[in-house]
Parts: sequence; C-alpha cells; structure tokens
Amino acid sequence: MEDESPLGRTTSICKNRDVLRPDYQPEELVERDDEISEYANIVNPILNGWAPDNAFLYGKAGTGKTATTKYILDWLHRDIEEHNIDVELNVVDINCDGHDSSYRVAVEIVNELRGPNNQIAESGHPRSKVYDWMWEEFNKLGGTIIVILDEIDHIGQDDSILYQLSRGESMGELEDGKLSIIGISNDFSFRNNLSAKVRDSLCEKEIHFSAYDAQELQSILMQRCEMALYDEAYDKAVVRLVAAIAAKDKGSARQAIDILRNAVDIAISDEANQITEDHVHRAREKVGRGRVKDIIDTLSPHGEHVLKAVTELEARDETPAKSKEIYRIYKDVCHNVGADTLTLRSVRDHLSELDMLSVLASEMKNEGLRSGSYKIHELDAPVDDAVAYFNEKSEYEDIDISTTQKTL
DNA sequence: TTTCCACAGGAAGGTACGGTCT
DNA sequence: AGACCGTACCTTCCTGTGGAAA
Repeated sequence: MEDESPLGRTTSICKNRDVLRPDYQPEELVERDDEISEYANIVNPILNGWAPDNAFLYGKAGTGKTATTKYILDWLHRDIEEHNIDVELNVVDINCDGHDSSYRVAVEIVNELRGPNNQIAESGHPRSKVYDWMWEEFNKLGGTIIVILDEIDHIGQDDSILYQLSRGESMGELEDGKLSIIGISNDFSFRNNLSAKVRDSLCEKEIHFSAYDAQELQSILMQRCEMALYDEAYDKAVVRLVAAIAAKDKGSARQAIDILRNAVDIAISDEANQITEDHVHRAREKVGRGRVKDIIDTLSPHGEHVLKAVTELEARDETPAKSKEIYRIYKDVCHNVGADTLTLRSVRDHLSELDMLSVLASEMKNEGLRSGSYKIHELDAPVDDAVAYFNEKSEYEDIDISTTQKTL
C-alpha cells in the first residue's frame, strides 16, 4: 500500500486562512462608518481626562458591535500613547455569556482583576461581599475604568450588577477614579426590561447596529477575500452568492464569513483551484448542520426530549402542532428513554426556549369561542439535521423520515 | 357588545446541589 | 459539621388574552 499522508496538501487557493477565523479583527472596519463616528463621540471625553457617558450598543448578532468596540478601544490606546496624553485608561472586558447572573458577572470581574492565585469561587459567597471585593479591586485599579459587558442580556432578570456599577461612583464606593459602562446586546427588549433607575443611567447614549444588507456584506467579504485568498481563487459571483445567502438569512457578517471559510475548506479538500458556487452551497449546508448540533448540545435532557417530540411530528408531516399534542408525544419519548415526565407547564417553558433559540418557529393562534387560543410549533431548523442528530444518539428510538418528502 | 374557550405565561415557592465560612 | 449562599429546574396556582360565536 502506498504510504500517503493523511494531512492536506498545500493549496493554491488560500494565502492566509487566519483572516477568515471568527475572532480575526481587521485593521480597517468596512461599512460601519456611522457607528464608528457615533462611538468616537462617546469615548472622546476620555482624551480630555473625563469619564465618558455610559453607553448601550444593540443590534443583531454579527453586526459588528464587538468588532467596532475593539476597533475604537485600539484607537483610544494608540492616541493616548502617541500624544502622551496623561490618562490612565483601564478596560475590563467581560463576556456575560457563561456568567449569566449579576452575581456571576461580579465574580468574573473580581477574578479578572485579581491574580490567578487569588481567585474566588462562582458561588457560596454572600452577594454583598462579592460587590465589596469588586469595588476593592476597582479602587486598586484607579484611573479611568471602562467596563465592557458583552452579551449583557445574559445576566437575566436581576440587574443589580448594573445598578452597582452605574451608582458606585455617586455612592462613594469608588474612591479615586471614574467608571463607565458599555453594554452590548443582541436583544433590544433587554433594555426595556431593565429597572427604570438602571435604564436611565446605563443608556445615557445608545448606538444601534443595523443588519448588513447584501451590498455591505459583499464589501466585507471582498476585504477578507483580498487578504485571505489568491486573486485567481475566487470571483465576484461567488462573493455575491455568499453575501446574498447571509443577507437573506440574518444579515450577519459572522455568518457570511463562516460560510466563506467553509467554502474555502471544501474547495481545498476537493483540491480545486478555484472556489465555486457548488462549494458555497455545500458550505451553507455544513454551517446549518453545525448550528443545529451546537444548539441541541446546550439543551437540558428534557429540552432535548421536547425537541425530539417536535422532530418526530415534523418527520410525520404533522406540524405545526399544538403544545398539547407535542406534550402527548413528549410523554412517549420520556417513556421510551425511561425518564420521568414533566408537567405541561414546564414543557411550555422548554418550547418557548426552543423558539427563542430559533430551533422552533412558534405562533399564537386564536379561534375564539370555538377552540380558544393556543400556540403552534414547528421546526425552524433543517429536519434532516435534527433527525440525523437524534438517530445518532443511541438512547432514542430512530425517526423514520423516508415516508415523507418534507425538507426545509 | 358581551361571553367564553383553551390555553399562555407570570408569580411564588420547593428541592437538590455545589459552593464558602466558621 | 452545619449554617448559609446562589442557581437550576421544577410544580402549583392563577390571571390575562384575542377573537369567534352568541
């Protein structure tokens, strides 16, 4: 047998794949000029030694909120250094994903500011003590402090951390320094659900990041292509196609770049010299499948059972289905895997969580006196992917999709 | 215009669990 | 060891809701 390396070969398509990674920050941000100038106006006072207003940034995922923040802060640091401005700028950058309560964000801030040998645990401490430690660390830090809370909506109902941060200065917790908050969120309703006292102080300034249209996505993709790919490896039609797919879906630059990166990878493994529209279509399917799996992996066991029930109904072409009907199938699923069943009320919560995650599409219906009001649900993710996921897991009975031609 | 259906979903509270502190 | 803390996940109870039918 010929001894062939399992690794890929060098490629004539890609000169720098890192540029296509989700965490890559380009030096120049395209299609966000208005947002950049609004943002610059907000942080500008720092250069005069003043604290900027608190700001709330909102817009859907992949619209450049985080990238613009990094871009602006890089500029701030550079300006301060180049012009020898006498400002001590300290940035505390927290992603609230995974720290999903006020308490845990406070713990994260403390741990971020303390050394690795002096960390505190995620639970067990009285809340007031954690806040005391947090202010202690801020006081040690001093200067102009900017706390960036990315995905701030993850903190949920209790916004006490925001109250603490926004009032710390006036309540004398911060002895010698200035503190401003920049909150970033995909979810505008989070702003409206904040308690009034927090909303007024957190949202002194607001910047809205609108979804990118196909034209804007195209220029973002062109910028990345020029850096990542050899000229002969792609043409405008392919870029236009990726932009059109992403614009039609969510208008997210992250998604567009994701599809492009996967198309590049597929083209490389095909040993092609150029990225074709077929590569893009295959990449789009792959990205979709990955999304379904990623979401299902985060579900609790009962969340998964509920989704299995909806997937079964979908495979039988019996969707959209009422919550009550899904509950009936859900009980069978639980019976088959030997799990206890939850009440209908809890299953309703799981259904609405799946709707929020965009795995399900739910809709309220009302037939008045005849049948009252109810909610119907169907899969919002590709059925094949969900079926494949459940059929791969040994604890579930297989779903047979061959009897129906239904695909999304 | 009023009634009423069939549910959605908020509120409150329970339990288990993993953690700290004394 | 046991008091105390925050959280996840659940149940029970109950009020609110929109629109077809009376």
